[in-house]
Amino acid sequence: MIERRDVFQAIADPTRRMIIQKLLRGPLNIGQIVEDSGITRQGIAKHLKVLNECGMVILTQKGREQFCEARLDKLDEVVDWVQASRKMWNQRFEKLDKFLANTKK
Amino acid sequence: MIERRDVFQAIADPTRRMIIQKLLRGPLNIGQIVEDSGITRQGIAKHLKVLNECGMVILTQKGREQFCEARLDKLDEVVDWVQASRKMWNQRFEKLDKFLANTKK
DNA sequence: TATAAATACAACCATTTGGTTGTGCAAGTT
DNA sequence: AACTTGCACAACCAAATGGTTGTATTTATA
Repeated sequence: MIERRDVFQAIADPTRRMIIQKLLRGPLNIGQIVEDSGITRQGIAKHLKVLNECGMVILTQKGREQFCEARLDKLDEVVDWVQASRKMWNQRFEKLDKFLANTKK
Repeated sequence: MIERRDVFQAIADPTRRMIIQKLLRGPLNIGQIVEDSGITRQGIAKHLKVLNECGMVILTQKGREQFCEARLDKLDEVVDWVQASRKMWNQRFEKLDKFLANTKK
């Protein structure tokens, strides 16, 4: 099992997706993310660490508070993978079509 | 920790993404997936079980062989989530623009 | 019929994950 | 100065994950 801390893994956890959702309207500090989350501050902090390590959340200290801001750029990686997969998948049918077209001749 | 077996979790594992990739060109039986994977048949079988449970791979018995076929439809869920997130994220800037436009008056 | 091939099922194992509590420390507030 | 707020760090824990080996079963094939 290799060390893997990528976007795919980051968004795999529902709690982390919830955090991302909360951050979409603007930066929050940890306390605000914790509110109504049903998870302890430390739990949230751990998730933020993961999200930060894979570049999905940037953290900036502001006095004693730490502001968390979402970064969606990395999601490109996920969409790209899906699109590439779909492309290859569709080529499969195109080849089949060509084959059928040839056999008809 | 709730039982979660969704597409997000399914594609989080690199080995499972590798399996999907292999299946894009057409259905394969387990043995063919195992080839050059560096993982035992049982390991692959476990991953296939996960992929099957979340609807990303369909398994059909054919004699003594079991054919595995990719199903990309479920990836919509992932793309949809990303698109929705991006949309909300962009609205944040639109609101800021409107605010700035108003203050200029 | 004996044997090989393809798989299923179960037990096991180390590591990771997702969470907790508890302690301590820095930064504002009263 | 005393107190509160916000957070970091560490230890701990149960469950899940990602893999293994070992055994049994079914299906082709020589």
